[in-house]
Amino acid sequence: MARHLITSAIPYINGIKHLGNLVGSQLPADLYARYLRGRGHEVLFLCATDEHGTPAELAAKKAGKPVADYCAEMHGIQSGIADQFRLSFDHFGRSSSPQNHALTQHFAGVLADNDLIREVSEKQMYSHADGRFLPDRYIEGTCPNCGFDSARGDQCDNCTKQLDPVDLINPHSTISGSTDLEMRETKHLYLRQTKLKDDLATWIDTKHDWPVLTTSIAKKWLNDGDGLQDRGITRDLDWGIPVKKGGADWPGMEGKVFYVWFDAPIEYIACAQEWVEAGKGSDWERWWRTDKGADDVTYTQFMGKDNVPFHTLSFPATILGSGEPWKLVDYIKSFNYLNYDGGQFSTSRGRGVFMDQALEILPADYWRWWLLSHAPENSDAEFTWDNFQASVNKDLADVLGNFVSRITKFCRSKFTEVVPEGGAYGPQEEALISDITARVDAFQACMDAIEVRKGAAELRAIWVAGNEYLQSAAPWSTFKEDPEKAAMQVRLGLNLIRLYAVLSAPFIPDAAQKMMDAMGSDDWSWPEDIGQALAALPAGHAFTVPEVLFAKIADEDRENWQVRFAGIRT
RNA sequence: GGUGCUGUAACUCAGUUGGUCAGAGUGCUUGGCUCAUAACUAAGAAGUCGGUGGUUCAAAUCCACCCAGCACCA
Repeated sequence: MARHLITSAIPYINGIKHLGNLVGSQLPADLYARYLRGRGHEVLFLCATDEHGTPAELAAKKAGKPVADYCAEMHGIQSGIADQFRLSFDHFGRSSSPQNHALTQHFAGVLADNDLIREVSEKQMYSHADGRFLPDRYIEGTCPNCGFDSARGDQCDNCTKQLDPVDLINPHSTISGSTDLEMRETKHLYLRQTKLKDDLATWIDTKHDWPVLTTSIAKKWLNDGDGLQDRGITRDLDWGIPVKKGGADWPGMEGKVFYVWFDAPIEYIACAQEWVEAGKGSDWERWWRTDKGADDVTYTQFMGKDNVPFHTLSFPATILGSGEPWKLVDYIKSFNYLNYDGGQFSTSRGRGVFMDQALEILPADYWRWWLLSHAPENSDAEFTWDNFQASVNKDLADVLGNFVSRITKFCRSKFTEVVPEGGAYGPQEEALISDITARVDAFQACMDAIEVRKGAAELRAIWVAGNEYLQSAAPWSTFKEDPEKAAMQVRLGLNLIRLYAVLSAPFIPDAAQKMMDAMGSDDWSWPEDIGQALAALPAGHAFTVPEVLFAKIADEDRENWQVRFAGIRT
């Protein structure tokens, strides 16, 4: 039994996430966590909401609420939706937690002690009307290059030229509309990543087994142009973690907070503390401190490709730079983007299907199966309603659901709702066991390697093997001349259902539970020996015929959804 | 403009170090079965592996250039 720490990239607080966000981190992380637990390993699976920064402040303002209240409410909403998707976090924390405040300030203090922080004076746009400094993208004006009248301070959306806010003609705040702006001097802390570059490069170079997507992004940031740059880790905002050096004030930094990308990854650690605080665990250090038991932990992170630089470089820089024995990540699984019907999913534009909407129209398992079996691992993937309908109907309703249905109903009609007695295995059964043994081995190899799509394909092949067996064994025929043989075949078929429940649970936990319940069992032990696993339900064991596991998606529904989700979410 | 990723049957995608690598699932055609959610199962048709050159006894697989899509950076 091994110990696995698993974290999913923490979703931003300002709204409900879409399916692309879900499949990029939380869902595959959950798959892996469930699989490892199923195999008997000790798992700590953590996620949280990422709550600081300007977008949260603006979203709160728009909602007419204090930002702390807004975040608390949105955390509750995201947590509830995660539950409905059966995301099995051991704890779903908050980056605004007291634990994260203390830990973030601690790291800043230690980094400063190690001479890895420098202070930089720079000029930024200050808005008198808003009473605050404005991030570049919240300033708009006329592009000096092309004349586009709503170019943003960081880049012109029309001609794509990179801009500086001072370049804009007639700049104004997009928050208040005010033109009463001035460039004002302000001081910020920079993390001296340049000093850590060699250590980071050496570390990355040892990770030969990471996805190409992960290492190529990391190396690009390490080596492109002038190489890895020092990074500002503070901002002139109200909402965030106050800049402190450990527990002490930081002279000259009064009123400033840490940048959201500095404190967000630290929440992975703080979340474990919250987990203890919530009474769910008793010792967070044995997961995070290599001097206190975490040296035998395998730590795996899941994220979309946009988060890779922060997890391969920025956060490791914080950890390495601290000089303290914190657990470094062992494996980073990154994902490409899921597109929606020919374009991008977009939170800001409300394009695509969002997690709450998805659950309004179908149960979580439908989405989990499709998303995982089409996870964007090697390249961007595409969601279309036609593909979704075809895949779900075929895989879940026909191959798996109908298998459960046909064998249970046959048994009920020819015998009773009890596992029938009699008969002995013949060549067909031995062949099935050997076939499934090989397929489960292949399935486990995929899951161990976090090859999500391939794992789904292998699992499906195991379902198909059951149908192939029934088709060739044909108990409906053997029953006529040799009822005992038919009983044996049906007994094996019923046991396949329980086996499928165990193997499938990481992908489709609700359906797996229904299958297990119908079989009148709670034996979730992982099948180390397929022959034994297929004898778990003995003759005489009572079961029930379950309701249809997966109703098919009708053409009419699909057409309605296509129309409903074609526009923009209001 | 630079860098990276992608481009394989109608669709979604596999193809590890170059030599059964021309594959899977879906869709389609045909046969079988009838227990089952008109489900299952078997067989088959289907591709100049983006294009052009090159390296090699041998390339989807390596190299160069080009085209297309996407992403990041400047």
